[in-house]
Amino acid sequence: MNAEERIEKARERVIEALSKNMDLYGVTPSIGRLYGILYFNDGPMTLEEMSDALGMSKTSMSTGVKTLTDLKMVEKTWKKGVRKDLYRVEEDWYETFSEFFCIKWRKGSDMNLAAIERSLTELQAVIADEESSEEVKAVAQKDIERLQQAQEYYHWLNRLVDAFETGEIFNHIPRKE
Amino acid sequence: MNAEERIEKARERVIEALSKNMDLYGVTPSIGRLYGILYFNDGPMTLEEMSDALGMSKTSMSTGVKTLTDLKMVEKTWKKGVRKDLYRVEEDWYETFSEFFCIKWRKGSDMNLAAIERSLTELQAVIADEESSEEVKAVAQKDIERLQQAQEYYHWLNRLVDAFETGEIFNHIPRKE
DNA sequence: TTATATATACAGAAAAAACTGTACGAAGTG
DNA sequence: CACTTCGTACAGTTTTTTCTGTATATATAA
Repeated sequence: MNAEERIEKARERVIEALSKNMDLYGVTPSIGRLYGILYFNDGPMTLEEMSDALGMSKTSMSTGVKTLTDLKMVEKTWKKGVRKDLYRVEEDWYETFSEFFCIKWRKGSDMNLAAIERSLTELQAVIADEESSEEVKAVAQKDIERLQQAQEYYHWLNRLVDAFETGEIFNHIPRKE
Repeated sequence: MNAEERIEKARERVIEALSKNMDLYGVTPSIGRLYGILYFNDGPMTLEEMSDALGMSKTSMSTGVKTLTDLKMVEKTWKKGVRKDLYRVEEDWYETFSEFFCIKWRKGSDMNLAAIERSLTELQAVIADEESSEEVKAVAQKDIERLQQAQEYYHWLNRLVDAFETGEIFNHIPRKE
């Protein structure tokens, strides 16, 4: 095996591992490999180059790159004189990690907190209602306690996200040992 | 709308929000709703009760509950005199959160680090090889640098996982404000 | 042990997602 | 302007996943 092939194989191994673990980011192995190709490529790539490299349609590259861009893992760049769109990976993986989980966690947190708050209000109304029986009130009370616990958890999650967004997390868990 | 219905609706809203956000945990909305049902139920449930509550087959409940158990979100319990398997949610969401992400992150980290280490060794061999041209060596060198950066990142991720596993994270981001 | 209840393996049906090729609109060029 | 090139919307196809019903294995009680 010559040197070029050995390098290629070394890349292939890492790309394969990468793409297998990208499901953590909710990304299919195909898109994972796309990311891997972009990761090892010197400089940005066009949709056509990706298409050639992976043997997949340009349409798939377009949607794949869109997914990765939405996840802030890839960004569009621009080079003078080049008409085609160019894309490159966000090289800072700490940033990629934070961006991804912050977006997801914050979204989940917001949605669930909103639902919880509305439901808490309603349950409190049930308890305040003169017509509610004692049994019903007890059920409502139990749900309220459950939801308050959940609320506390989501507030914690929000603070965790804050720590990632501000970079404060790196004071606690430093980048280098 | 009577009180029971209002409570039911309050639960429904939260379950819906929960299940929509469970894709973060790589779980389908169906299984998310199953989790929600278990979450609000007082005491553990049998497969049959889940089946009735969701209007889905018992087979689906069996596989769904297995998924949730693997994720440590649900656990099997036992009650004297009850022959059926009983399941209940892990109530501590901090624990659920940590368990899930630690398992996933650690797995990804291990796999990728293993691939990276093997490839690094190979690339170093390419550089050491007398027969390699200067251009090839430069490419290998560039890849080595990339992989070393990745390695550093994964070491950080491992330390982050450690902080969750030991509970040290709660010293930095306390559960209550 | 037998009778009975319970959970899961498996095959097939239904639903969802991934992927492709074509077509069309937008953007750049002469 | 006309002409070319590029990216993506869309429809259709293939692949994968989800879900169900049946059949079988396992466990419990008498």
